[in-house]
Amino acid sequence: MPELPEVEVVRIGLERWVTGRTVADAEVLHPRAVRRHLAGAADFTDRLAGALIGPARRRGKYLWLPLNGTTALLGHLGMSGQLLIQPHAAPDETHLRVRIRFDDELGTELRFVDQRTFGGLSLHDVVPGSPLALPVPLAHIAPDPLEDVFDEEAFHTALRRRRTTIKRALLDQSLISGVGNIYADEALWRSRLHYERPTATMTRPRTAELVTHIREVMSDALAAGGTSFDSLYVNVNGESGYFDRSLDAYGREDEPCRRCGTGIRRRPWMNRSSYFCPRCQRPPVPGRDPR
DNA sequence: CGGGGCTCCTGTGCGC
DNA sequence: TGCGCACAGGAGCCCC
Repeated sequence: MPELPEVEVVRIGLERWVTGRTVADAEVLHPRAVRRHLAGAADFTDRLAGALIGPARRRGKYLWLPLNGTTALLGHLGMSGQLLIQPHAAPDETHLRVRIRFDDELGTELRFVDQRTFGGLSLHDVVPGSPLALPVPLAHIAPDPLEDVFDEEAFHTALRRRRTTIKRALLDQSLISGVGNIYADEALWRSRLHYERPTATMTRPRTAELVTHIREVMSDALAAGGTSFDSLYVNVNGESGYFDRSLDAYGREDEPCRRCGTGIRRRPWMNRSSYFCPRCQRPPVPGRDPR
């Protein structure tokens, strides 16, 4: 399941293999893959033809390629999406959804492959005057914590304004983008915060520490080349990502906490799971601050 | 309007 | 062996 570090690896691959090329034609093999392109698959392929691809961008888990300066090809990998650079002769993948060919002699094409079809591609106008060539749908998504423009004070203020719990807030892309279930659990474990801690109890120092841990867990994964234990994840060149056993909480039910040895617990939560150490990550007692 | 829950989608793995 | 179900989960959408 690609999260921010994995998506960044894909962005770097796109930058290397696709930026500067001109689209010859595109082919949509599954309409669901372009469902966020509201004008439909035919309009999607029509508008892509002839487009010059600009520098690959990313915010959180969204990727985009600026086209001719005024529009952008936006992509989200969802659960199982892959962007592959393949020779024309490579057999179609079972879950090939979109194929983009280029007007050059390099012999390769860009393929969007997605088993579960939670991801997709779409074309959008660019926010006027945006130096990032930000596609319009991303205008109201918060910067991710690895961006220069990420504003920790604004994040803290937004966190305190929300009446919810900390993990919900971390997964809300309008407050902070790029944090998924895995890195949320990892950053909360590093910060010794329970996933159901009310955001109202977040002090500035706690927010600062949490943001630091989010950055660290993402940077560690990025340094490892983009990590994933999901065999579905393949980077833009088709190489499998690898997972280097650096997770402390996620997926470690009943295994000892690396800080205190207590068994890591798994709790069903929002149709998924939360992993935490019941000793290091105590839920706050109402009316009493455990720190 | 904000919080929270539901749904989409397919393949894998496990228990009966 | 085969069936049914839990699980993986980002984010759009809907309802109160």
